[in-house]
This record gives sequence, structure tokens and C-alpha cells, in this order.
Amino acid sequence: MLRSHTCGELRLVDVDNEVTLSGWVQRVRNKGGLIWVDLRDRYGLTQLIFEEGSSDEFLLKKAAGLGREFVVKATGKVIERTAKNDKIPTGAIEVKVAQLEILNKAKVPPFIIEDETDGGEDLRMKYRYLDLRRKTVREKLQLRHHMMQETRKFMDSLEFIEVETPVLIKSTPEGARDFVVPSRINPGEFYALPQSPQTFKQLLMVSGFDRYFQIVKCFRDEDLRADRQPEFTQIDCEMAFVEQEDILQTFEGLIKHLFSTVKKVELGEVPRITFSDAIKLYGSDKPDIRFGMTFTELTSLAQHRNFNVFDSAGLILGICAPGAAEYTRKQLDELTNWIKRPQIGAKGLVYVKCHLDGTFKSSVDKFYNQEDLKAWADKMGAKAGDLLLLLSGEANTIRKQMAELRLRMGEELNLRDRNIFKPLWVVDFPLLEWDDESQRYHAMHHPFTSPNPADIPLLESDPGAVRANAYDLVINGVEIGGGSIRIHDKANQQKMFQHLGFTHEEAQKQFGFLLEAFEYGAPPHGGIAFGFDRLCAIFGGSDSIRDYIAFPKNNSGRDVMIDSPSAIAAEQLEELSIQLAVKKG
RNA sequence: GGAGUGGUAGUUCAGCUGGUUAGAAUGCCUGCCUGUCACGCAGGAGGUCGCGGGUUCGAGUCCCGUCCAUUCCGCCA
Repeated sequence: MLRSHTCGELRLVDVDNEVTLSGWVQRVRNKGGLIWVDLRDRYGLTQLIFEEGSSDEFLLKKAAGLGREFVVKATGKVIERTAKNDKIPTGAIEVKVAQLEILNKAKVPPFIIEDETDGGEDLRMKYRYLDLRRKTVREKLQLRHHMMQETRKFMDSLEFIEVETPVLIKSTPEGARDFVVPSRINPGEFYALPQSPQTFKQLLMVSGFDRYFQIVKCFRDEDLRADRQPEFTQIDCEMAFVEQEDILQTFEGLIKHLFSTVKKVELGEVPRITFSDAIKLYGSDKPDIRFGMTFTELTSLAQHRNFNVFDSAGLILGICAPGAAEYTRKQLDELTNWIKRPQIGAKGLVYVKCHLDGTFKSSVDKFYNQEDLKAWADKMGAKAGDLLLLLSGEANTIRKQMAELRLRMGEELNLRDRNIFKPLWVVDFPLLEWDDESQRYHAMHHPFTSPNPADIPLLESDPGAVRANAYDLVINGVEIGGGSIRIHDKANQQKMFQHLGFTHEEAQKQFGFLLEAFEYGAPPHGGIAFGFDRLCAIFGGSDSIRDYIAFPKNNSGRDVMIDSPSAIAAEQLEELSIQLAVKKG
């Protein structure tokens, strides 16, 4: 027998029992006549003890020779500790070892395998299998497991059916770049890996599976970020015979269920905001509503005082940072420099300190008197002790800049607590988005999204103003999910392709199967997809999704452990009828 | 494609305006230690300063190029 118990379960009640434990040596503490070995497995840590006098010499020697990460089997009696450790659940007992077997030796690991590791990101990824032995990392994958099970439970309880859709599908030029896979038996032709199972889930609606979901890998060949991997997991969902309200209710239920079961957090009703209000108040379509600091427009109030910067601006925006009036000159300079960096690119930053004595001190005192500044403060609802921060310029540009500033101020003032969760539905997204590069409209969500019926007349006159039946779920400023009510009739779908610049032939070639399916009785339907990795990261309180993926890729899309991607043999290339334009040396 | 930051011992980092033999902590090895649990004490080994070029009497340090990592912008229907 290799083990009778795990390393996490023995307690005082087990004292005097003979047990066998197997696991990894976390650390050996050799005190001369006494040797302790911390034995670790997935379930915890148990202390083994060897004692000069009562343990035989050979055994002592063997114990003293153990190194980190050796795999051992130890048999012995559970005894009560003289000196207990209340930091670990097994801290009241230890195992007095009578037999020790080294199951496998280990090289000295390149970094320390404990909660606080000395290993950097790169090294940990190269030896990910060692990194995963660490409790902090393991717990993140356990969280993911838990969320996955709860998602399936909840969806199943509502009669959703999990259907697997193909991974080898067809490339389409819309949207993100596809990963492609050459077909050996069809020379010169390629499959694409799905960016999402979008068309398949719509076809399932046509098939009558009126409630579908799938926890599914999706692939996008775009540049990576801390929260973006080339392969990632979605909770993909679709429902037939529903309107937007049905979808929002159903999946608000899923989110509440996950928070309740996994985090023991009971959420209230999820608030909603329209896209246009989100932009106006937060400068972002994924506002973090854990804190206020919404935008106030000061354009009419602040112009015509001979301050040229403001007078020439299309828009003047202000936010009120609560209690930040005592910011020093140095802090304000830092903020100004930060917002002037090329990534954000503001021209400058105007501040107004609302002193406790009711006076104001600003960086534009030359142009504005105390009454002017008071009028601003009043309009922004500022209190004594607050700091007003103003940006001016072209409307869309400064909204983005102000959104960044708002988030930074929220961070600095500790208003973005990781243990507080504020989900938000953003609704009424625009249907179309103008793309300067290709000089045409793109679908903001995707080409299957239906327009808001009230706005259909605008499709010809003002396409950019048409609202879509599309919605996003945002939690703490992170886009967690998005979806829409789809178009379900052929004529409308064809019209949409037309608006997006598809010729009739292109539309037919790429999506003919869907258009044809719509002719055979397609029900009204809609759905949503959640970024599962991000959802896990939010639950775990991390900015990066990488630790929630067992074997993630690095910033360049490489797996440094298995060293992929890699070149393939000339014979393979030939078999696939592929010639390389560039040879990798 | 662009910008920022970083690359020095197994690991995490320090190394100033260029100056003699490149340091610390931790890990590792050896010895001592009977209640440790971040054990302690004493000793020891360990370096292509990412790579290539340049400036200089002299480069870890300055300059140019390049590679790698990371964060952000673009991109991500």
C-alpha cells in the first residue's frame, strides 16, 4: 500500500494509529538528534519525525539524506506533538516514522516550491509542472474546477444541453485573425480553429435545441495581454424563443449562482447602463462601478475666460477625487506626467484643490477667480477636501484619457477593492462601428446581431446611430461576457451582410449554410458568451488570467515548457503541400 | 507594427558621475546542534554581467545593433 491517508487529513483523533503517507519532501529540518521532514501532497502538509535513540541509525541517515522534492513513502505511528503548530491543520500531530522508502529522487528544483516562491514568471512557466505543486497556484486551478462544476450544475438545472461543436472549421475574414490548420487530404486547403462556436450554436437553435451551452476552447491569433491568451475558454450559451430580457435574467442568475456557491457572496440585482451613458459618465464601455468619480461636463461653464486651452476645446471634462485635496505638488506633477505619456497622450492636466476653509487653489488661477472655481466644484458635487481634475480637448480623445485617469485615481484612493464585486449590464450597444482603415462599417459585436427595431429606419440614413440588441456583462471594469439577440431570417441577415460591405457572392460563400438554414424554420434566438478565464481571475482577485490556466502561453504566444510553436519536418510540409516563404533558422 | 521597463551567482536583486579582486539575501554543499516548523550557528562552492559591435588607457556601467521577457497602445467581429 502506498498510502493510507493524505498529507492533509491527520488530526489529534488519529493519535496512536499506524499510517502510511506518500508525498513530496518540502523541507528537511535537521536538528542533530531530531530530524523533521515536511511531507506535502495536494491535500496538505504533514510533519514526519525521526529521533536519535528511538529511531534506528540507518533510518536516521536515510532521513538526513532526503532532498527537496524527493518522493517518499513513510509508515509510522501518529503521535501528538510536544510543540504544536497552529498555522497548519495537521499542526497538532506528527508521524513517528518506522519505515521510509524513497520512491524517487529529485534534482534540486530551480526555484523554491512554497507559497512564497523566489521564481520569476519565466522560470515558473518553463517548469510549470513544479509551479503547479505550489499551494497558491493549485488553489487557483481548484477555483476554476469549482466554477466549472457549478456552471454545469446551474445550466443543467435550467435544461440547457451541453453540445460539443467542431474545432476544425472554416476561416472567415471578419473579426480576429484565425489560426489555421492545413488539410493533408485536401491539398492547399485549410481548416480554421473557431474564434467562437457562433454559427454552430445558431444552427443548434434551428435544430430545436432551444437551450444550449458549452464550456469551450476558442482561438484568436491576435497579440496577447495579461488577460488575453491565444486559446481561451468560454461559457458559450444560446437560447431560442427569447428576448433580450430573458437572456439578461437567465445569465444574471448564473452569475449570482457562481458568486453565491463559489465565493459565498450574495449579489443584489445587477444594474444596467446604456452604452451611451457609460461613455458619457465613465468614458468607457466597461466601467468599473465600484467607485463613483463620474464625469462632469464643464464646457459651457469654463469657457470664455481667456484660457485658450479651454476655449479651443471641444469638450471639458472633470472628475472629483474625494478627499484628495492634500495631494502634493509632486503627486500632481506625477499624475500630469503619467497622463502625458504617449500611451495616454493628454496635453496637460488642470487641477483644483477644494480646501477645507472653503477656498480653492488651482493650476489655472490666472484665468479663473474663486467664484468660477466654486461654480465648477458645485456642478461636480465636490465637497471641501476634494480634488478636481480637468481635461480638455477633442471629445472622444479626452473621454478615453479621463477614463484612464479615473481608474488610476480609483486605484490611488483604494477604491478598487478586490473583495468587492460590482457587476453591470451595458446595453444598447451600437450595431455598427466605422473603421477608418477599411473605410467601411464593421459589426461592433458580430454580423449576426439584430438591430433595435426602433432604429431600423436609420440603417440607411445614419448607420452609426443604430442601436443593437446587444449587451455586455462587466464586473469591476472587466468585460466578462457579451451577446446579442440574433437575426433569424434570411432577408434581414442578407441585408446586414450588405451593410457590412459583403457582396452577395461573398455572403453566400462564407455563410450560405446559415442563410439556407434560416429558410427552414429558424426560431427567434439569442445568446451570450462569457470569458471563463477572466471570470476565474476576477473571482480569484487577479489581473492576469495566466495562473488560472494550467499551461498558459507567454506574451509571444509561446509555451516555453514544451517549446511550441516549433518548426516541422520537411516531410510533414511536403505531405501538407506547404512551402515556406521564410525559413526559420 | 509602436512605446515603456527589465536581462548581473541555481534564484530574487544591489552595483552611484566609467576605475583595481562584481556584492547581498536566499538556495546548494560540509560540519555542529533533541522540539524545529522562514530552525539556529560555523565554514565552503557558485559569475560568458543576454548576445554582437563601438567609444575609452580602462565598460556590468556610455553609444549602436540584436535577442529574450514583461506591461501598455494598435489589434482582439
